[in-house]
Amino acid sequence: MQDLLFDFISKYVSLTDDEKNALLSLDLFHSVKKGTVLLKEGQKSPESYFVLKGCIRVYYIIDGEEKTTAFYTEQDALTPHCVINKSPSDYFISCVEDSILLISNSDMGVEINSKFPKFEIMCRMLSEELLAKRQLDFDEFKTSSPEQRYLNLLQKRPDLVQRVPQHQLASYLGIKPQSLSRLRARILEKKS
Amino acid sequence: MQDLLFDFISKYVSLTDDEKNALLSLDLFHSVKKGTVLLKEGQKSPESYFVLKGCIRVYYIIDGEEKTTAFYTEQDALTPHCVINKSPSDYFISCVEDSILLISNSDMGVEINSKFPKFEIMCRMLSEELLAKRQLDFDEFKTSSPEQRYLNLLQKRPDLVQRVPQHQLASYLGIKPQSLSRLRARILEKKS
DNA sequence: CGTATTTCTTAACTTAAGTGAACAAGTTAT
DNA sequence: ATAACTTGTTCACTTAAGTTAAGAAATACG
Repeated sequence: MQDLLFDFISKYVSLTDDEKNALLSLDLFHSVKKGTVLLKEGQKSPESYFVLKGCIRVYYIIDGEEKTTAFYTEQDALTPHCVINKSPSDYFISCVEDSILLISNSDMGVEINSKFPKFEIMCRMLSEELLAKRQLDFDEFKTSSPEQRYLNLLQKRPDLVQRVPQHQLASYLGIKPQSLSRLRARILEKKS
Repeated sequence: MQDLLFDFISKYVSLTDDEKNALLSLDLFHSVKKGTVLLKEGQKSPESYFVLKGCIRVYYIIDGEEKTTAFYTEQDALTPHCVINKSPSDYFISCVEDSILLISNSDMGVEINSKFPKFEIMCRMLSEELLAKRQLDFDEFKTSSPEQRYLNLLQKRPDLVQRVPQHQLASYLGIKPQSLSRLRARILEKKS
């Protein structure tokens, strides 16, 4: 499990054993049961997450309805808006499956970043990369229809379509569950 | 104009005069005429942009049609995907208005970041902030209808609706120009 | 200046998503 | 084991966006 973390980090910077130990001493690894709510709307949490195994989701409750906007799976990192902004969260985060997560709070981030400039560099590289990627995802979403978005998802994250409930997928695609059902039927129709 | 830059930076870190001069010696300031294309699809450019005055837009050409996905105005920073990724750009960037931009290439970034750790910290903070903000924008887009998105835009960036052509706004809202026209008429209808 | 081009709107028609309801299958809890 | 709840599908109907086309208004350009 630790190797997964260090393999990930090695894509950005190379760590000495001292630095690896400094990381491990922080007690970051946590097992989290399916259904656990990690962050609630209105809360001010200092926690960031990195998914080693499993899946967590971000969702809003709007007019009493759950709207899922993001899924984070293996090797995905998530620093919620409320951590950056020190403002109450607009959304919920919960575990879709039993998961193993790295959970760090912002104090730990500040401490380790000031002790090892290498981490600072890694964080900058990672944020820049994720920002550019997020923008591309957004662009793709804007420029395609719900049906195209679903087909795209089948290509890019086929696992998601399997491991996540359809009604959560639907709002992730910006539509209602009934529309997703219909759209899937339409696609099957076309193939035959 | 320089003050605009330093005011912006001061939100993240405080610079010494030496550091300010190091920045100024880089010859970052550029005037760019309306219509100028800063980046073309397929190009590998190392340039990042910061808008001091004016407006630039990101657009794709899909099936011969322009699809605008982002506008950057005063105090907005843009590092294109191709810079991060060192891969050919999927999109175009052009000037919507005569603009004054800061243009830096990635070599300069690397040099100044290694000379002044403060810049490294600022870049990390800025990327983290932009990433969290972009995610919120994306969430809002997913969870609302085209009409709600337009009304939201009127609230959040009323200037954009004025300074940018409607057909570019339309794809920014994820719809066709005709739909935007109709939607605007519908809103006026409701008000009366 | 006037012509060409771009931009915006309107309209009629088509297609697909939203809505509300019903139902079946699967899951959870008691 | 049964009831309650969750999940996914289907249907009929409504609403809104896509499409194609035409024309008006604004802007750019020779």
